Amino acid sequence: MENKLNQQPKPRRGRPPKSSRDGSDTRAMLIRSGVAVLTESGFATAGIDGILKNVGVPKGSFYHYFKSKEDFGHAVVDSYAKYFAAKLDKYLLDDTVPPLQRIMNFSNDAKQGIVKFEFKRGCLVGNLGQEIAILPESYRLKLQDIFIVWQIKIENCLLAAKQNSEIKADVNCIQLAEYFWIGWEGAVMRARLLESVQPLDLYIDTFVSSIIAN
Amino acid sequence: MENKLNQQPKPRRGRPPKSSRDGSDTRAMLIRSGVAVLTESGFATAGIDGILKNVGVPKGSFYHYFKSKEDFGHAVVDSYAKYFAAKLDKYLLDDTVPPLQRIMNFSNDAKQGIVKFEFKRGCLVGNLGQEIAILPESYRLKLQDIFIVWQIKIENCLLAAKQNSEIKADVNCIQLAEYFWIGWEGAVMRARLLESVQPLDLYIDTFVSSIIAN
DNA sequence: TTAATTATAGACCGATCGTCTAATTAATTG
DNA sequence: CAATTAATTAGACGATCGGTCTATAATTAA
Repeated sequence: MENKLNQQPKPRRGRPPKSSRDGSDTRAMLIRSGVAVLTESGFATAGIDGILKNVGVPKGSFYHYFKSKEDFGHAVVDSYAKYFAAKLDKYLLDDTVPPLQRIMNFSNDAKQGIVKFEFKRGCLVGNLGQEIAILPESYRLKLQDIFIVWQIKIENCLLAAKQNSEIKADVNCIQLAEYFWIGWEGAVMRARLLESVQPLDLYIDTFVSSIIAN
Repeated sequence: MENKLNQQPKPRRGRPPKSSRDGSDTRAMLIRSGVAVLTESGFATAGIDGILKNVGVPKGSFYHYFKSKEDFGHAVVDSYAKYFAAKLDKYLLDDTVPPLQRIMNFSNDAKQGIVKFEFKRGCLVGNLGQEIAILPESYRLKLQDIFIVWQIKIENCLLAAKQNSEIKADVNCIQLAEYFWIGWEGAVMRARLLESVQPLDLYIDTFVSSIIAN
């Protein structure tokens, strides 16, 4: 009776599975192209062909690496969430800077990104959230979870600001962190509409000055 | 030399326009269906066929009343903006109620609407704003103008609240009115994502309590 | 009636959508 | 080398899209 947990005593014939051999470059390229396209256009209107053309990969390869467009979208969102969480940590955990200033620094970085792409790209999570009614149901929980992660990072920063007496002692940091991201997505949308970072400035300034200690 | 302002001395030959003949206006039905569909799905992913099916109108009629989908979209947005402005006036100009309470009343009305449609429909202007990068350029100015109209209505209400000493004397009502709509759109988006009005409650409560006089 | 105009009806087109199957290429063993 | 197996590519496929088109029904003046 064979034990499946034992590795094969003799190597199998034929080409070995990929995992041991390749960094899977094509797949990563597709995801990067997907982030770019979906950040600009959302999920539903994004075409596979456009995503492929950006990186010169034929269509047949797409359905080798992803079993469906929906599956691909999840990989794109995961990649974006990972990238964004790292960016948040970079600024919000920077203890060489006062907590409130960290939030401003994050905002400035985001502003630069929006300008860099000429207001054509927004927040991927915001884009998909807006079209949630026509998205596969599998996206809802995922987007909710991402906002929770972001929210906790801001919450911790606000708590640090409170401990630092930068902000009023009576603010509810949990609620305020949720409020922050609610408004942030609106500000990104408006900035794209106006093709100006002014809404982002207005948003951050108003948000911060509504909580600073006097 | 004929004066264009003079009506035709003799009635024109042929079938007269429908408006003078029939109460059930096909064009209006198409627009109403368009509001429903675009409020749920946005512009790009909305199909003409789906809009027609809702009201049992054949495709041939669509391109009789509208010269293109883009043209139709403008009519839909105009209709929505008119409807929404009337709703805002209904609440924000109600001088039987203190100014800040008027804003809360508007918010409650909006909340009911979102619940009524089971979180499937959002704000048409917000939906189209999110996809502005892939929309015909003609939409950008139109959406911007609509936000300006809404903003002025809130601004006037905030000014009344200030005069009433409901809110702090040092608030910038213009900036705050813009800030209000920036965050509002984010709150609507999040409510649809969570399928809960909690984000709208959180948003309004936090906004109001950040400006009330102490 | 006939002429003129509005409105309905839906077939049709090229483009594009997501998906799938077959063929090719690459990697490994005997 | 040949055989075998997996990875990847290539493009066909049917469905659907927005948009156009021609035909015809409906309505009214002449």
